Amino acid sequence: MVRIGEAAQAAGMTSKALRFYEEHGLLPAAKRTANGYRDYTGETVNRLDFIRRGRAAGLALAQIREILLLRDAGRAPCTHVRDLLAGQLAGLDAQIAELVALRATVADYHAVAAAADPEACDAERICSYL
Amino acid sequence: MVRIGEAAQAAGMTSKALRFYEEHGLLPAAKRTANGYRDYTGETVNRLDFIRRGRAAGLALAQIREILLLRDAGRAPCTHVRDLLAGQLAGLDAQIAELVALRATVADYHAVAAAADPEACDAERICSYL
DNA sequence: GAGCGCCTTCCCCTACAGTGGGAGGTCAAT
DNA sequence: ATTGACCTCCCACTGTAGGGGAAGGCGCTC
Repeated sequence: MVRIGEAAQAAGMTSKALRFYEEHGLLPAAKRTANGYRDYTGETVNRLDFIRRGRAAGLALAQIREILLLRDAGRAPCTHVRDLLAGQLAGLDAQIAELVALRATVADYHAVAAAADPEACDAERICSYL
Repeated sequence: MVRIGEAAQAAGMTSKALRFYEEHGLLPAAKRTANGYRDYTGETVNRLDFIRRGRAAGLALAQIREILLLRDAGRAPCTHVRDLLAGQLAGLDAQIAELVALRATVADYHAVAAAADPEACDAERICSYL
């Protein structure tokens, strides 16, 4: 028996977050013990780790939910699921490309800022490198 | 006399956004004409451009406000901006790394789905969420 | 003098990802 | 038997970056 606080702590989250994830379809409705407490398994903790990693990468919960639902279905062979996962991969690639482009822009700003003479920076005008 | 709509259009924003920026300390309270309309100067449009570029670099309004307040206080914000950009860059690098790792995980799911036998597809289990 | 387009303030609404707190139930230990 | 930790549900609230639309004022034109 793994209670909600225990599962939350194992995943580095709060109980509130787990209830929120269940409510929003990222976690299946947990089994309940006789007294109504949620009872989790080790698999749930893996799932929470995946969610945490997705969040850390900046994915929205809706995106993570999509991937998890596909993965849940992906245990069985289904061309439709395969295509949907391929779509998710393409989406992730697009998101990575967007971030890489933003990084290049910010790197340009930063390079100019790093090369600039701090003494030449004039408070009267806005820094020209942003 | 530059009215709010004109200034907004020049900066590629809406009037709502300008009032919001004023309310949140990114723009000083504008001078008013006799009828109470906000009256902006060319300097305001420069400031709006700066805000827009900061947003495009992924800075939060609170960060941009800090930069602008430093400048308004007569202190050259250059080193501060450089540090913010360096932090932004590090954050983007971390986010990209997480996303790339996650992509690899999803690619694994996809490989499993692609390797599975399509004939074994069970309509009761698969894609039931669709 | 009516209409149009812009402006003003005001308040509410959105999505996201939760957090906080209250009322009440449960469980193990003291 | 009572404390403290944990659990249940539910309602409200946070912060971000504004958007929607009402109710009314100003200026110009037809």
